[in-house]
Amino acid sequence: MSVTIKDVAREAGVSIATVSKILNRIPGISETTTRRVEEVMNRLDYAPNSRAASLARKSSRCIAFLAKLDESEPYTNPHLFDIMCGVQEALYAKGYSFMLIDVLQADVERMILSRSFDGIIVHGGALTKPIYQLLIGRKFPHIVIGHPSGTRINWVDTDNSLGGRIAYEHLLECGCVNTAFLGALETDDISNERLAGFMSAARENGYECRKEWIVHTDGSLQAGREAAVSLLTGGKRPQAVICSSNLLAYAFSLAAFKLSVHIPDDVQLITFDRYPYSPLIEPEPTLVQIDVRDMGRAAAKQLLHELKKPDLRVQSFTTLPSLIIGRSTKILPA
Amino acid sequence: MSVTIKDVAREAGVSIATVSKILNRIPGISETTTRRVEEVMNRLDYAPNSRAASLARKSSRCIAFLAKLDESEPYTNPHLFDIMCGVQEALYAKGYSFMLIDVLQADVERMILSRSFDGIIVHGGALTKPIYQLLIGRKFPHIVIGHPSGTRINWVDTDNSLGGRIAYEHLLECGCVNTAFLGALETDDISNERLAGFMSAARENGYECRKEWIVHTDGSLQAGREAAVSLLTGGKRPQAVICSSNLLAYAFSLAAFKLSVHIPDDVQLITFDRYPYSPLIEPEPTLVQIDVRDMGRAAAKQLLHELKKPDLRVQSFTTLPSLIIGRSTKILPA
DNA sequence: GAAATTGTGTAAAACGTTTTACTAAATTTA
DNA sequence: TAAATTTAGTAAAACGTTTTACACAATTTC
Repeated sequence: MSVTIKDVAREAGVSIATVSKILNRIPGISETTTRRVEEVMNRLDYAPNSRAASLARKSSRCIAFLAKLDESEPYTNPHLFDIMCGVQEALYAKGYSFMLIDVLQADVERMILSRSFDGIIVHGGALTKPIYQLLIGRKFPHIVIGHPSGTRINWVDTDNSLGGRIAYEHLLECGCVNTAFLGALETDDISNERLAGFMSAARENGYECRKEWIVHTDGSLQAGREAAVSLLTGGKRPQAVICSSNLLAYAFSLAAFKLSVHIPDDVQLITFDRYPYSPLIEPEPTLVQIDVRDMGRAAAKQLLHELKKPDLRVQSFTTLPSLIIGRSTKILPA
Repeated sequence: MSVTIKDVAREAGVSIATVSKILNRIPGISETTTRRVEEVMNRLDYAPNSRAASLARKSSRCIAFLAKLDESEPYTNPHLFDIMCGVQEALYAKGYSFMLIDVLQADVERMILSRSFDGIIVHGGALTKPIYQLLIGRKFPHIVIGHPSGTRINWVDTDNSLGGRIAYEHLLECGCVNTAFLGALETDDISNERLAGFMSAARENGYECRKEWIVHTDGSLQAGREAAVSLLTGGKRPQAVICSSNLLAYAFSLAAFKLSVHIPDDVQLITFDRYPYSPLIEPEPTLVQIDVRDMGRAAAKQLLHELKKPDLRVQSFTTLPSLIIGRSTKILPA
């Protein structure tokens, strides 16, 4: 059939242990033997059988990524794919493979028992209570992407609060003192963290945001437009608005256009995330960018690290958002 | 450590062969023995070690999905994630796992040699020449999603030409005889197939589309708007327009709004695909829906089928688009 | 009633690695 | 120079299944 370690050993006139040691870069084999064996491996087009290696080594070098893959997900959470790419990239770079599983479908417990993978990366949206208990109960190596409130579990997330602060501080540089916040539901953690960051930065600068300028919506286009209209027409108009999602920013830009309110001359706009809707916003918006791909990479690295030297403490950390300046804000000349 | 088939066999007072046969539903074991063994398996929380099973069975029950995962991809091809979900779903349902790999990163040949997976599903955008030659040369089980022109390889794709026909025929029902086509680059296969389907359906109905009503753009928002403006203002105005992507349809709807051309009263609009931009189009557009998730499922099923009974012939087939009627077209009263 | 068949189950050989414990030769140390 | 150490490599035992060939009893056939 296909060429095995035995064939290589025979052809090179050494034992299979020697070949294995060369494959795994285990010291103790001379330079000359190594070269001879490697030549044979190349000549025979040999690659070690990963299934056999997995069994012998008691590790599949495979990490599962658990997410909610139902129909609605790709567009309600456009970052999911990008996160996966980051995870995949970092895993491959370390010799691990990436297995995708669906929390709605998979019997995760059985997969853990059957040792299908060495660890699991859970997308926040897929962290159900049974999954949480399973990981904690079995002490199975894991990391969650997205901060799961009220749990003691390893996680990585972006610093949304810092994002809110960055947005506010940029607007200050643009001369905006009176800033509004257009957010999602009051139960939306991400939106709330961004708001909290903005508020605390504002407070440090001696500014208290008016109550009526903090607007919660259901995050939809329609609700965003309505909220934008009332922000722009009701009483005093804010100098700037921070939108907690790029759909809301898009909604805001539409409303502004219809009301002939010019961005950035009449009101400045800053939003979060580039995709999917920022490319449609006119003018090209200034935004706080969350590098979710990098977050995926960070999660993967952390999990592999944990696999190498297990640590009983709960590990968690954040990645940093960055500011991308577009034309919806205008820095004051110095 | 963890419980193995030996533990189950000992506890149940049978041989490991018996347990294995029960696990794999191989006939020849009595009802009573089966029940006894299954009770023990449950009691001990046993799940067969998938790594050992893979080795013994010479099959990993794992399929690779090969795609181009660079930064630009998720939004230039918003379907990729959805396709993956479909593939994952169908694979899991048949007891296979889903491994994601990146064509820009992975050494696919080495992975094949090391028998990391039993077959591969290639996203059209990742079918490079080396990959093509590798799969054909090694006769490795595969299927490509998206019709790769000029190759002899197994593939599944949606019937874009039929999509163009469906769009045209719907517009006929809406009383539109003079229909324009707003497409992407002349080198874009998908756009061209949709155009060809439209044209041939039109011809069958005795209508030849004016040359100036077939517009090729680079597919961008800006180009779409410009093309839309010239369609709407230059000479005779078409009764309807078919847009080959939902970004172009969005561009068209913006242009129409700015020119105070009302959809569907002044011009009717039909587009392809729902995401990501259709939800932003006003009014809610009539569209030809490509169920890409289903295409993923179909690809997975076909590959597993091929794995069971290899067939030397090249296999290829299409999935059907469907029409979703919105408010950008208006069926004539009967 | 002997021979053939059927129904249940087993022993043991794969599968192709990794890893442990060991050996023999070469080198260093005392 | 004998003893200790280092270097380079090996033999064989895992790893936990699947699968093949076979055994033995119970049943059926002639």
